[in-house]
Amino acid sequence: MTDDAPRPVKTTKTSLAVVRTVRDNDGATLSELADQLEVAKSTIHNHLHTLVEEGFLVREGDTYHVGLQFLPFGEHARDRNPLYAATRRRVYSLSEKSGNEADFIVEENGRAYSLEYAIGESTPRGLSESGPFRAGNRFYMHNCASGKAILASMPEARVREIIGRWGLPATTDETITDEAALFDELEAIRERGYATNNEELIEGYRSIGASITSPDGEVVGAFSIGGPTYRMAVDESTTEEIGQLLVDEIDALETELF
Amino acid sequence: MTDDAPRPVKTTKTSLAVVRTVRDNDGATLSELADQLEVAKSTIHNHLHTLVEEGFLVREGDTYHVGLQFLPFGEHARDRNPLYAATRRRVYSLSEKSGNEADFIVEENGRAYSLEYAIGESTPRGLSESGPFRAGNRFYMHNCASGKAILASMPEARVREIIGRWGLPATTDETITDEAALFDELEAIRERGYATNNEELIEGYRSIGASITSPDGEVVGAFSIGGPTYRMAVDESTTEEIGQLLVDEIDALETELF
DNA sequence: CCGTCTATTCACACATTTCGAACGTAGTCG
DNA sequence: CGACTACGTTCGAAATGTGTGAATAGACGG
Repeated sequence: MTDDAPRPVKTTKTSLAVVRTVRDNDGATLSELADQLEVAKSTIHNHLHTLVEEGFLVREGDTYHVGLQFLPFGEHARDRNPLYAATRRRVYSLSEKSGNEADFIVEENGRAYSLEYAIGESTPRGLSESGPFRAGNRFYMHNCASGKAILASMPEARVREIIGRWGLPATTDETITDEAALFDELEAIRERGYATNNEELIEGYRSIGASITSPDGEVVGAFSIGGPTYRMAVDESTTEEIGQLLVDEIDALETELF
Repeated sequence: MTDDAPRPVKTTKTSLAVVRTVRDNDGATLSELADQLEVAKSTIHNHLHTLVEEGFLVREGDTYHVGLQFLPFGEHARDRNPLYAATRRRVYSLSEKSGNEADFIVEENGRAYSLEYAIGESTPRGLSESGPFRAGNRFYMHNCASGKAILASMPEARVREIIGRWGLPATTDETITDEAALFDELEAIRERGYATNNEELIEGYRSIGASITSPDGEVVGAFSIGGPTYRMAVDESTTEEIGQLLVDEIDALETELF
């Protein structure tokens, strides 16, 4: 992560760091924040009060939590995506058909965001806390199936821009960290029609993703299906079957929309 | 809205004002923001770059939009609510049974937030852009049915705290702006078991809400059903019918949970 | 009742943000 | 075709406002 803001606003960054830390800790006290962020308690104190006043944090006793004020902004950002409404039901459908987790991913600013996520039959988002996935989550592009599928459908210049901006950080031993290896992989994805992720994001998790492109050839998102390794067999036929499921769903979507 | 932050962080407030303005305008350019917020363009410029770098804004050409980075925080805040998972399906159910809009509302920091919203049969959140409602929206407590239902179930001291903090701003001619009148209304709600909102929030919109309380008597949220005046008859029997629908659903919920 | 946690307040000092003017770059109209 | 306007961007200079650390206040438990 390279910072390129011209004359950046350090104070705002501090405030955002506070909020991020509160979320990462799932609630934090003033002292905890001062410790972790290594700034004076009085500084944290001021930021906390300001953020509470604005509704972006809530105070419960002496513990601060992420405030619901994020929700209208998050929903606004999500609803802005023209595909969100049309893809939602298909995410549920993919999850049911495959018996695994499914999600709809879009790229923004070189990162992959999950706009909708479903697991199992009638168990939509929020009901299961298992796994690292959940609507709204943000991933790197290079170590998740959807992200790689999207990269594979992008002009090379854009891919270079993204990996220049965010690098290729490893989260497991399997993560692709070499630029040349990544480009080889993207080529393979283009030939195959879908991308795979074998424990490249987290150990014990495997997934398959395929990208959605608009009529003018621009990639606009991706679906992926994934689950624990014991449920997602690694053999060729299972992979092909799920890959085909995705490709079919995307064909249907593209027919519906375009 | 009174500000009570001790030594507030003005820079953070400016950044947040930028984001808020971007959302209100549904996208804004640097110059527009400088105009509306009355600060120097160079200042806005710095804030914009910082916020983009952090993912809370996205740049599309020269227009800035709310970024998807809000989503993980919003979802986190929502998922923290212990009732969210259990109430979701009931919101859809209420919408189907009534043929109107339904939502689940909680109070935070003296404001009412809609955690889930549904309209019509199989048309969950996001698919309909009609009306002012949408998951994540924030309201005042005194001019929406759910908010009044929640206030009616709160200790009086808490109610006074909230109206002291946020006042009783009017959004229509019907909005209750008098403190004594509000307390009379809350008393009536307690007797009736549910709250009504006859064009107090927006003209042409009517709704009915009832609060959910935990076994220890604390109010934890509210359901409401609403719609345009031409669909929501004002007569006593219709009102009573919908009120009963809400009360029954809440009984079932409380039995399920507690 | 004291010790040890919290959060909070305050005055000072310096770093940061803010400003405005000047620059670069499109795009448009005469 | 060239001047004009509108926009984003850069820069140095100035002062505002943020950050600090020590001192205060309150809560809790031994």
